[in-house]
Amino acid sequence: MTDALDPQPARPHRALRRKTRTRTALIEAAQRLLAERNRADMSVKEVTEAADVGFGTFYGHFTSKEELFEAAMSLTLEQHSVWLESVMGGLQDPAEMLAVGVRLTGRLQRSRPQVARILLQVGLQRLLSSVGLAPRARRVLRMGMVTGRLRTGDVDVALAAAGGALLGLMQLLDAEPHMDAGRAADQLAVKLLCMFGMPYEEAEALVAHPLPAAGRGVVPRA
Amino acid sequence: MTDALDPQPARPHRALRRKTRTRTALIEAAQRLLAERNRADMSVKEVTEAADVGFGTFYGHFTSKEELFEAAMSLTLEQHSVWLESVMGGLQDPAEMLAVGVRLTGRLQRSRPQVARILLQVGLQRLLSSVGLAPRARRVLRMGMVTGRLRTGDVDVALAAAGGALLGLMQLLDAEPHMDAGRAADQLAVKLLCMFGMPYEEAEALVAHPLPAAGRGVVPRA
DNA sequence: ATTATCTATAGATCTATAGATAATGC
DNA sequence: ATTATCTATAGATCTATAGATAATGC
Repeated sequence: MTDALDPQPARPHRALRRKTRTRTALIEAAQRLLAERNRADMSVKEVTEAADVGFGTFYGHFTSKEELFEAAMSLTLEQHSVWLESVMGGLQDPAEMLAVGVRLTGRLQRSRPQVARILLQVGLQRLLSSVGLAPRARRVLRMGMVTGRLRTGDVDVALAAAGGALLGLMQLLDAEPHMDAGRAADQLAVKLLCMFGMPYEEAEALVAHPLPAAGRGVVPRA
Repeated sequence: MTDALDPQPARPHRALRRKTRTRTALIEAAQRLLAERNRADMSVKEVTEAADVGFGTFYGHFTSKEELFEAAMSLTLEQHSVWLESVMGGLQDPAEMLAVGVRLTGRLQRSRPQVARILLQVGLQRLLSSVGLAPRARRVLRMGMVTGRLRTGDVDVALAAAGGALLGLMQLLDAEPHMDAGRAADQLAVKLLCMFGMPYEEAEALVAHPLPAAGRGVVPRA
């Protein structure tokens, strides 16, 4: 990688890294604030102070607050989706993928409350149409449908029902900090499998399977 | 009702009615704005203009924007709950009450889009813990549990799952205006009955029942 | 005379930018 | 020399209130 051929690179490496670091600090501060507060009612000043960055710097990275929120939420969804995929990589059965996804995401409320809070806020609005989580979940359901393993009916309705129920559980766990998240998530997984046509005993047996090692996957920082 | 005994009533009737009317105008304007916009990002000025009321008048009725939103959302939840109850008054079977509640609320997205939009925004946050809808839904589920008609498991988890799934459906219908709301709502009702242990064919038969006359009940304005 | 509403405005934000400073590359 | 960041500030909000006006009651 000699730069003899390019006497003036478009962006020197260190400067680029510095800029990236600042952008990351802003996004992570936004994620923190989104998780702490109820709503996206923060000011640019609060974000830059939380990120320990000069106020005006913000506008070198984003043109508006909304753009920053968008970035922070998309990143959170993408991170969670990548993590889930890395943990569930070995699974083949769509029913088990559904069960494990629900069980792990429910436990998220305890293992990574910040991510869980943000997912709750992003909520229904994007969970269904966004890149990241929704397409993968839809793929699992479709696979369940074509193989006959899950009786999904209309896949969009099935996704809305399963995703909404999962968010409802996360809301419940958020409101009741003393609740056993693992038990509740497993209960919901059984319920959703029943919803998609699996007999109760079979669903309970499937949900009794041990979870894949959750801590092992790629865990993007933040 | 002679007022001879009270030469100076605390609040003369007409003045009281005037104040009530103004308060109602403010709340209805808030409901409209909440339904139109994505979020509660409106200013007091916008609300008072939408209500056609002087700016300062606002502070004679509410001490903050949040108080107004709270009132507008609570009222919407309460109105919907009362309406549902009036329509479903004749039902005895908790399974059918669940089915009819889901089928009617799903259709709400078309019959009263404004109410549906507000329910979506209120969303999970209050739907589970609020007065109004949640306690009634919880009562139906508990009745289903004790009579053995529905296999709910933990009633809170069941409520979170059913309520979340219903909100997910409403979000889907909101995003896809061309979708057949009745078909989708009926599909969800079948799914939820299956989730609570009812055999598929029995659930389909139950959901094929005609709906109670929806336009008949008490329909509070707004 | 009393109460609700309206108009106008002070004071406190908050956004977006301009100009200065610091870091990096050559 | 170039680029990113920081500091300071102008201009545009927005909230909350004070004082004036209109409606109602007696």
